[in-house]
Amino acid sequence: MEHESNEYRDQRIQNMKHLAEAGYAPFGKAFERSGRLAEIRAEFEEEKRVKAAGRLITIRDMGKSIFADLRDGSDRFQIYLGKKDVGDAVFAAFKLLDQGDHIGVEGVLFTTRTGEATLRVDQWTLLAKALRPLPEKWHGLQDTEQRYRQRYLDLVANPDVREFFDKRIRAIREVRGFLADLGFAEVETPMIQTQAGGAAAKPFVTHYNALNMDMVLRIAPELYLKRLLVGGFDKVFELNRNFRNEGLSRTHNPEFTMLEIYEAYTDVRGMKTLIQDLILHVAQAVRGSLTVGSEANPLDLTPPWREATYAELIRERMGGDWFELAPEVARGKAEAEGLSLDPAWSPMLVTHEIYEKLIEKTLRQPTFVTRFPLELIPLAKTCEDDPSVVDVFELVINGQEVAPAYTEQNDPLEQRKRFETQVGDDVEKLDEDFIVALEHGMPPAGGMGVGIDRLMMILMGRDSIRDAILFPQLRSPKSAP
RNA sequence: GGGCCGUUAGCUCAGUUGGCAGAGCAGCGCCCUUUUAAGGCGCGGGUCGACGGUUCGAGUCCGUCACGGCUCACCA
Repeated sequence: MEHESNEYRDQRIQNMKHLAEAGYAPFGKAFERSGRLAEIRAEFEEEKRVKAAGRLITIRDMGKSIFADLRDGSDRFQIYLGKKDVGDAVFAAFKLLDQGDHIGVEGVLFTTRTGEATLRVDQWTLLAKALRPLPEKWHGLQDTEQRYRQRYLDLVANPDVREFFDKRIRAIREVRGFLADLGFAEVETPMIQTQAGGAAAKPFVTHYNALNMDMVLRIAPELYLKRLLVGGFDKVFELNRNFRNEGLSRTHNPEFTMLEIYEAYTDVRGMKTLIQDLILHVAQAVRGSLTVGSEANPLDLTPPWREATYAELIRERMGGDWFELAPEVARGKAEAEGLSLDPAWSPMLVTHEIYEKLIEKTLRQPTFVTRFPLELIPLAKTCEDDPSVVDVFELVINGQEVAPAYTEQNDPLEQRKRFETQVGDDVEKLDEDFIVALEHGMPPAGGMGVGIDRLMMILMGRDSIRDAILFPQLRSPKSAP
């Protein structure tokens, strides 16, 4: 709130005014430092003269001497001010500083009696006055709402949060490097589209004034990436945001980061080795181990990963005769398991409900689930030995679907038919331009999508997608306190 | 959207059967030249999420709303 005032803020503004009177401009300019705090620590030498900058996080005032901790994006470092070293005026001005202020300091390095590397300051300058206090030093910031709405405070107060996002940044860089090393080209395709395709989800609708037409934010880049396969990009990927107009939950944010990969002249089996290598590589990079997840809930990613067909998993759970049961008998058995079933559902949808509700969440160790019913997946090719199932896998880890991969459908006539007979509520609208592209000849290809936010949750052992996204969606914007 | 739980000082949290609003950290004042959760003495700080109701009296009981968390539905 703009006009809100409180004791803390008033006192800090007073301190700022007094500092200004003493010649310390409250919002300073660029400050040339010897290096980041981590570099200063790494290159520590007794009596070496250095310049450092950072935010004051704790101040231990002992009368004629002051110890304080400075923090920047790399490390924390202790500084020391002695009244005799700097003189009365400079020392008195330093006492007007508050926790959270950014300062630049210059002095020489030494080691304290207790062995801590410390900078003995002889000059300092104010770089930015903080007019509001930072969260408390012991417990950090716990209020979940404030943590998400004012993520900057969360990042300052809770080191594990900063560490998570550092790991996420690292993981994304590793994904890009890994794919680039294999010869994949990273591309960007439209996020504002005339028609949402490539997945079954409701889009966000927006309006393009210049053309006076409604458009949608993409729900998936798939149909554009396949156009690029037609255009000759035979190893291509996109790592960027998708938007889906659905509810919020522990595992859903309306905008989320998706990696989609397409490779010509291979199929779903090529995707299997690719995703396994990719995830193992990223796990090693961010966790330094193939044991990931949390301490309470560790996951071992050591290959080989289990592979099971959809039908095998169903039979394992519901009995070997499941697919021979009369529809009403099967329905009764599913209801006996506690499922509530829509009367309109076909036996295939009843079976799928069992997969989603009873089976998927029990697959903790990495599992490739293969051979899904044709009706569920319109963009994949059928298996050569059984036209009722498609040649796909869904990689499930910790009960979550991490990566679906397909042997991509490249027959334009079959693709049109499949769009037209797709089951379910969110039938994809027929994208004529996409069919035209296929009619020009798309090479056989394997394709795959990886939800990056969810992959990070699994690797780092977080239960909520809000902890994997810097600024997750919340209900309504509220001004800062 | 439904169900359950939560919202008390800047932050983290107590608050009993309905009977004067509490602690730690942070802040302010004084002391203190190698501290590091610095320490010692003292002081200030509250629309108890919002609105309404019951009651002599409500942080506490009831209703409505807002926001958050979990969960169900939708979905990846």
